[in-house]
Amino acid sequence: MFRGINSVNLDAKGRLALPSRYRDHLLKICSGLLVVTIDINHRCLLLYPRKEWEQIERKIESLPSFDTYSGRVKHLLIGHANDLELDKNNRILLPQELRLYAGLEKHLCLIGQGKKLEIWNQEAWNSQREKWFTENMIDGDLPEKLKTLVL
Amino acid sequence: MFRGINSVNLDAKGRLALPSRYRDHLLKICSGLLVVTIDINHRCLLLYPRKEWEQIERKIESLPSFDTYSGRVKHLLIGHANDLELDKNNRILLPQELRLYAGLEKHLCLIGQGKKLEIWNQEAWNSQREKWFTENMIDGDLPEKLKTLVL
DNA sequence: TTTAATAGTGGATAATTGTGGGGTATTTTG
DNA sequence: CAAAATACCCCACAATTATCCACTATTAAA
Repeated sequence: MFRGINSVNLDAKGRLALPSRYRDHLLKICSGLLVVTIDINHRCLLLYPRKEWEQIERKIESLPSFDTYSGRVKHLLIGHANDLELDKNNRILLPQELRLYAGLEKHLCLIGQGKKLEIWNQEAWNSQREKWFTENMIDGDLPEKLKTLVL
Repeated sequence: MFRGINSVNLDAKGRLALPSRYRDHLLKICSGLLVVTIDINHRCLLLYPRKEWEQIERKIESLPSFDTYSGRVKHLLIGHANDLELDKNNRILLPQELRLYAGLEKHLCLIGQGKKLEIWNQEAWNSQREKWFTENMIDGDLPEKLKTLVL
């Protein structure tokens, strides 16, 4: 499970060193094989252990071919998914295409989100976070599961 | 499984070099034998490993003969299907007919979509993608499977 | 405080891949 | 049937990418 925030730097070649605490875990569960893709709802990237991703991919693939929205989700998620592998120094190389999409420059945030890690431009993350704090949730819009959630 | 985007160039002879990461996989599962046809929903081409295509073709063929849409799908998909083979440099030669249909010029995108690859004119892909990003999905129109998808 | 160990960063080299072109064969067209 | 256009196979160079190694900074330990 991935938890917590880390700020990390991209080097000049677009390489990103993962926090070392994730290292052993990743080697164990996926031999350092990963997949990045884009997040559809925010301008950030999602990083999955290969095996986790494959489960999700199977679900996405089985969506009906002639449904508009399903086609869109397929295109965006699978179409932007890239296989990655940890190098000897515990780094991954993010494809330029995806770096552009998420506006990644030097300073990034890694946000642990359970099965996956999110990769944000640091400033984008900060302002999104502020937004979430200031915007109120409207009761009527909450799905049942959330309404009944006990923290 | 095919994933991710690659931008590639058609050379002056209409040849397209496949990303090398697909090479071994293709040689293994279909000895470099492929099929291209057109996509009905978008102005792009679909590239299948021969064996995958044959399964799909069987499904298409079994569609009811007297249904208008089924007949159309048969005509378009099977009618435009072309056998291709990888050359020694991992390239394929796209039939002119199909190049015209998809408006392929020099700059293309290859979009991995699971069992198949899509071949787009680069600009066409970019604008389609932008459209997908900016248009919102309407909650009521989502199919059940998509509503419950957990990423 | 000094030393050791680990993590983070940058860069050089080697290997691979993309690209163009030459020459021959084959098909199409006038 | 001739001539042109297209397809096919091969090789070679150029550019990019991956791999490896070395240095620096930071943290932990003695």
